[in-house]
Amino acid sequence: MAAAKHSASKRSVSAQARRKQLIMATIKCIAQKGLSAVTMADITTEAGLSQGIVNLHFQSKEKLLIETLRYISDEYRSGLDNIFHDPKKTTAEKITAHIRYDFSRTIIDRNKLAVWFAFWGETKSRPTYLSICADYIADIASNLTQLFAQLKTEGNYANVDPELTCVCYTALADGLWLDLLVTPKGLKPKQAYNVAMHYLATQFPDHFQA
Amino acid sequence: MAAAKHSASKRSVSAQARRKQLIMATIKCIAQKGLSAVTMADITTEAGLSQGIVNLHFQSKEKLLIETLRYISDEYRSGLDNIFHDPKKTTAEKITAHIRYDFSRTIIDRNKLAVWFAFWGETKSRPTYLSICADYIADIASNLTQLFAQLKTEGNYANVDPELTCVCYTALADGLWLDLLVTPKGLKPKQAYNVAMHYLATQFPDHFQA
DNA sequence: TCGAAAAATGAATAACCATTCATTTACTAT
DNA sequence: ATAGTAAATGAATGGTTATTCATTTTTCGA
Repeated sequence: MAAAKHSASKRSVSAQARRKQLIMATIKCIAQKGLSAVTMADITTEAGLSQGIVNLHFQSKEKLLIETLRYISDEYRSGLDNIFHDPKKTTAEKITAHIRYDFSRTIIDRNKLAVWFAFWGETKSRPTYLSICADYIADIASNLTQLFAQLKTEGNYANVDPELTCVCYTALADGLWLDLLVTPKGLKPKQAYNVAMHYLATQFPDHFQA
Repeated sequence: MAAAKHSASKRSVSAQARRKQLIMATIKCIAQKGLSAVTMADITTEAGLSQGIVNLHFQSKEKLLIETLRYISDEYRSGLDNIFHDPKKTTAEKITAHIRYDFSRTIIDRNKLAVWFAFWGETKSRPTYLSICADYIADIASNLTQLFAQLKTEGNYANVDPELTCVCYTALADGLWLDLLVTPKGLKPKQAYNVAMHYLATQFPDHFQA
């Protein structure tokens, strides 16, 4: 599809594309059949490719699963990074953008949520899964805490504890995601966003509306 | 061990005990190896019994898993029921007791949390798992909303939306449980309790302290 | 256009695992 | 005590599935 200047680069792009294609198929299959039931055959069929293809590109099933988790993690992290480093946004705007992002189409896609929670459910027994996310979780928490600290100063919110607010918001978002995954008929994306805003409004009433 | 008056009752108690023994072993094994990797051999070995025992008492692996989820669900629900129907407690005391319970030893046991999230991670692909919990989730939400509504009246909290507060608290608790499971070194039980209290204090400042 | 090298295929393999059931063990009523 | 019944055992079975690799197809420089 995409043209490349030299042969080596074209091949490597193509290999990259194959890997992504397989990762996408994996996300869909985990959502459809569950992490404990997906087979290699499911994934390769979904991708429209042959049986042996995963081992060719990822060596093993386990490595494909790990790369799938990494893909989703990276996607989430990079979206937030763009917001944090946007020089045009004020502190309050960055926080608003963060929350909008947390409940945007890309993030609350139920297939991806299913993958998130499938892996969370296994972290206790497979620390590798956690280690993939540990760094970015710490980064995001650190950035968000910083934003809250700034807004506390800017808005003279004497009683706000930025770290506590960050822990609370993060846990709230996790819980809302779980709700969106398991009871999609109960909680709608917009409501989830409103709940998150409702909490922020309790901390920064002059900047956010419930 | 326990004496029984008649033979039939003794046998039946014994069968019950076997089932519970196997459920306990299942909880431990899911926590240790993950839902996607537990085998019947793991479970029977952990229980110190023979291979065929699960099929004898539960017919199949899937049924044992379902009973395990049901066991944990029932345990959680019955604990909350006792609180809701305690005639000696005021509304505020019931809410406090609910939160204390949510972050008590019994509930935040990491083995049990691992089981919870293992099943949540599979609900999209196995609606049966959700159907086991759906009723009790609705019950608990309804009870909690009612408590919040009562406290709103009793304490003249004009701005509180009981339903919103219930959704927010519930999601927050879910998120904190996830934190307790995956980053036990980061978030301690007492902190998690404090975070939950912090939120409630924003809604009912005259009744709860952050 | 052609040939070498990479990519992809899919049938065969070997490991794993839930379930079965013939046999053994434990219990209880007479 | 003993026969009869229920519970438990664990070796054997059959189905499933990740992985391998000999073969085929595609790509691309010369």
